Amino acid sequence: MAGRKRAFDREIALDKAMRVFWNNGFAGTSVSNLTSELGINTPSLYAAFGNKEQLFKEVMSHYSTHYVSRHYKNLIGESELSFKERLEVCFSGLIALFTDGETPLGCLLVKSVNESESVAFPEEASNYIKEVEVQSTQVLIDLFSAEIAPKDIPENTSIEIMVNYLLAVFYGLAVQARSGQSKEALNAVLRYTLDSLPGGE
Amino acid sequence: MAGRKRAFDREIALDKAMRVFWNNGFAGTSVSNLTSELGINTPSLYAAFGNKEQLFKEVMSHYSTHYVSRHYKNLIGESELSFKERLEVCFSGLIALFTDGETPLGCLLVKSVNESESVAFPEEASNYIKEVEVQSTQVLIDLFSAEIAPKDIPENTSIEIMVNYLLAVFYGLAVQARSGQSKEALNAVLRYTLDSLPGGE
DNA sequence: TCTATTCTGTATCGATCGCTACTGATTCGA
DNA sequence: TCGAATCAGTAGCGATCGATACAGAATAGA
Repeated sequence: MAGRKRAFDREIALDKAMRVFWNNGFAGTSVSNLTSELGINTPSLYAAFGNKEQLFKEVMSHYSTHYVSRHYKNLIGESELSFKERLEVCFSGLIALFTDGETPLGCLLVKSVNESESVAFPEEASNYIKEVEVQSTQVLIDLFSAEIAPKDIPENTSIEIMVNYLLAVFYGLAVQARSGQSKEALNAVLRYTLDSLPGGE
Repeated sequence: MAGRKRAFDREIALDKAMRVFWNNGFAGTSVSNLTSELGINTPSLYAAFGNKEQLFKEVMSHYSTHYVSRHYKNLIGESELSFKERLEVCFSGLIALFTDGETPLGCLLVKSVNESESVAFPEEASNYIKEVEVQSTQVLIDLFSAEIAPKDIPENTSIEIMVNYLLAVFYGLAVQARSGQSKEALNAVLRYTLDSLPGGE
């Protein structure tokens, strides 16, 4: 392959772009925001990532793969940990991510859910969000089905409702993280939530 | 007061503007989006509402006053309803608002929390959001303090944590509403949440 | 070494951004 | 009835939007 070598690391640039979108959202991020933060020129950005929409989609995938799924892995397959310990490890890890000053506050995916369905929001990104949502719901349904005895499921409820409930708490924690709540406060809410779940002990 | 009469209803225009921002967010809404939706010209919009930032701030206030606080009123003062019934009426009313096709999906305030702290987001709007957040937290703290006996508060927790927990669920429901979940699914989560709270029965 | 290839950097495209000057129409009070 | 006041509508401001044409620098294979 002949040609001049790229003067920047594509993976590092992608991670920087993720932080810009994470802070400002899709509509709130301009290409010049990106180029100045990445330290590259416009044509280099377009050559490396296509356009703003494609870059955003790749950013979402990068976020899922490198920041979120690592925590969800604790919920999949065999484990020495108990049911609630596994949930605790997964969600407290995500809370740390959402409140850690190393990356922007909150969750890029939750933020993007709120932005999707807007006039200018790329449809492919909406579809990707839906996909991740379905997958994480399924992971939790599998876990709950395996770990919660039918006798422990309250009357008038179901595994699906309980999973939706846990995801609701989780989305709420992401919003509260965005609004500046401390890691400790959010972990306290998480502990209260897990304590109120059936099973384990 | 001499002068030509305004050809549009300011209050109706404000409500229409609210729906545009509710759908697209602050950054995702352009002035031309607004004027075409409101059916008025740019100078009329600026004469009536100042500028985009001031209009947005007024929209948030309009949303709070005319759409949200009506439900929160159920939590304040004396009532014939029980503790959990009051919470049920308040939050199921808000779920109906968030999923009702008559207005955009989700909650404008929760959406705006995710957008705040962005580079272009008006600081005054951020402050207003914080204010509403503090107020609704206080309403719930007052209610919980009055209705939950100290002996019913689980160990290692507090009124503040329980209120944060309930608000987290509520924010999560708003996010799930935005992502298209049905009113029935969200009400099931709400019922599960209230059942797990102490007190009442 | 030479050439095809791929990058960087400048400069700029048409479109849209938020916003306003200006003209003319309308309505009030005198 | 007429002038001051307030509106609607056109037209356009400078700035920025997302995106690209082009020229020169750097790198691989022949």
